Amino acid sequence: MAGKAISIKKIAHLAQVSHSTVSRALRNNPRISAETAQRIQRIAAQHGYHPSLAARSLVTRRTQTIGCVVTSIADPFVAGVVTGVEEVANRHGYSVFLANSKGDAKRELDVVRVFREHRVDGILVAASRLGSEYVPHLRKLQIPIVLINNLQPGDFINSVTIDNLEAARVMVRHLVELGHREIAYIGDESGDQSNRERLAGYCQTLQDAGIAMRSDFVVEAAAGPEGGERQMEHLLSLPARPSAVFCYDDLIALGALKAIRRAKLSAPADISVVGFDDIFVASYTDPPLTTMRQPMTAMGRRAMGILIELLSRPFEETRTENWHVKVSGELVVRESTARPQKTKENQDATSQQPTPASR
Amino acid sequence: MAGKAISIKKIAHLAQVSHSTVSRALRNNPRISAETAQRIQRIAAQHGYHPSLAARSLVTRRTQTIGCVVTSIADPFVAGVVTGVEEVANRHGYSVFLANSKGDAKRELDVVRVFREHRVDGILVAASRLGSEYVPHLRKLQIPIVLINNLQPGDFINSVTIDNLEAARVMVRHLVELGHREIAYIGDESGDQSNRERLAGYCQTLQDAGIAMRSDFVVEAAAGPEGGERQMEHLLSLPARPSAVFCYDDLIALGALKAIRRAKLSAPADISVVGFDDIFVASYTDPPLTTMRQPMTAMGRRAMGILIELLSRPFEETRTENWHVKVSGELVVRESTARPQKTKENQDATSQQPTPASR
DNA sequence: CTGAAAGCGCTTACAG
DNA sequence: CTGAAAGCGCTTACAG
Repeated sequence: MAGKAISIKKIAHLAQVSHSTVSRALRNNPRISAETAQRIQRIAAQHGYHPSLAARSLVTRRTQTIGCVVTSIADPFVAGVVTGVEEVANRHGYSVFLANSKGDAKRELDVVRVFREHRVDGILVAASRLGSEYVPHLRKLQIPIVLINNLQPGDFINSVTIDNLEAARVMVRHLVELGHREIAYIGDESGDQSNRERLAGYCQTLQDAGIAMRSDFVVEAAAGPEGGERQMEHLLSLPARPSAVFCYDDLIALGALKAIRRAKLSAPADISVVGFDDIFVASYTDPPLTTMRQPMTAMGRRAMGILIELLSRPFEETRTENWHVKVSGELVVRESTARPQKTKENQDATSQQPTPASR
Repeated sequence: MAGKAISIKKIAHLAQVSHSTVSRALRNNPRISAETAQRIQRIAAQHGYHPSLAARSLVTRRTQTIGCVVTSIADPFVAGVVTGVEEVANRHGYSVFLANSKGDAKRELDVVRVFREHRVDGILVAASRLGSEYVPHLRKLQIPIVLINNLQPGDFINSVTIDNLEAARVMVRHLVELGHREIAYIGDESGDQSNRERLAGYCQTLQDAGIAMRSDFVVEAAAGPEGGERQMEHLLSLPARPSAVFCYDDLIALGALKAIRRAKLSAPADISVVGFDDIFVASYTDPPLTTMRQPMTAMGRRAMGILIELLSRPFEETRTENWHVKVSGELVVRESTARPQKTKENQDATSQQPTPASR
């Protein structure tokens, strides 16, 4: 800030009034005469006066800031959410501190400390994954918290999520209806609650379809495309490989598609792949990805909206009332899914060329 | 902050010392006896004391915050940069306010105002584009500013960029060397300086190769894949369409690829496409994209590093010394580029199937 | 309608 | 080594 900023005191001096009057005039306090107010405002504008939010926050006990913690800003799901958060925050006069926890426990504690020292009014956790030990630390701050894409029980904890279980059922049912019976799940090893729910949806759907679960078809990947690539390689190396794969998210699906290409196989001819999220690239992959669309930006907006609502009321009143908002997703069928191959012995990994999707 | 936080005064009371002593003990001032310091620190820890940065900043005139303004957080280039920024900021005890200007003039002024009111110590502009009228507003804050991917002359303005002109030359030369002569450029209508430089590199390279510039081959797209899609459609509708396209960035290239597919044409068989940035999806597109890799996260780190350096010295001393750091990119050849087709009359938009890339 | 006073939570000369 | 005082830039009862 370079010590340049002008203060209320200076304006008071210039306007020949007390600094209390300046403060009131600037905040449009009705007790100040219109002309005095105008005069002061003009002077303030002329001299480029801008109130110090820090000074104000000391007395109002509100900083008009919120902390937004993400596990990776480079994750398009997260970026979509943060866009919505920022939009609503801004519209309501809040600024957002962005912190990247990277899922690293030490870093997470650091984030908590910094948010505390900055006295943020509330916290938003926009993570596609979330260390489960993390939330208790956040809770100590005794301010409202809204989780996006994960939920946890307890005071101050609110959430905005898609119905992960139902959404997973839709995805797996899509595969079953195409005729697949060898369906694998590539989960996210740090996906926490959302991963468990998607897994549960997968299991239930197989069960409903009378398909026996195979434990070797359920794997967990590290976050991001590379993780998906590794686990897909593993699945492809199985004696009897799956004919379809449900991925925890689009990033993992991207990696899976790459592994399939690398093995000289083709999606969906040899193996169908579905993702989750519908990040913007899902329609640009090779092949375009069938996925579950999450309204990411809307989720961010909604989460920030809840926070604002919570912040408008006395904290004690809101601490035990937990919001758990479910938004709905949408199956987007593109070209990474098709009926399974008829001939079981086509699995020669070198010769054949991709056949076009059956669509 | 819910008014819960404990203050130095409370600790002073508990420790039976003055609050000045507490302040010193907590900051490890050597003038405080080791045992008093320890005792106070223990008490502070027990009671979960955390200093108020707002209060501290009032006297130190440093907020330990920086403002980071982006045009779109959903742009993977920006996300990569912000990741690096956050990392270094955090390591040096700075917190980052994220603001999304959306390239909207009104919103930009708002961002300036908010940063000013929060008395941020410095500003980072991580934009793939930047309204050119914007920087002068920022400059009024009289704090160091570092631009990423754009540069502007003037006090307090520093930058970290790739050498756009040279990088553009590399990309276009790659196309020329493959044998292309009908090369188009899809620029970014709000790309400002970086767009102008890439365009200049394009022009120079054509000239060096003795290829006449065709003004109908130079178009400007709105940011993002949709913009690229529109402009590619336009180029494809030309009586004589180009055989290769250089895109301002990967996002535009993504849209271009989609338009090509939609026209039942194929890249690179019918038309070669190159992007810029090497965002993580570039290797997952259909076909995988040939592009210019920018070290996005490293650029973010570097920019924040410069800001920290600048903030460590008296402002007056740094105000006229401008850093303009160039980082180098790298041509990444994937599968979206190939030699042009021999037969000029293969342009029938319906019949033919893609032929594999000549690679 | 306006002002003087107190206070928010800190840091830092200035004394002792 | 420790404390009392002043001050950072605000807001807000309390007086008048």
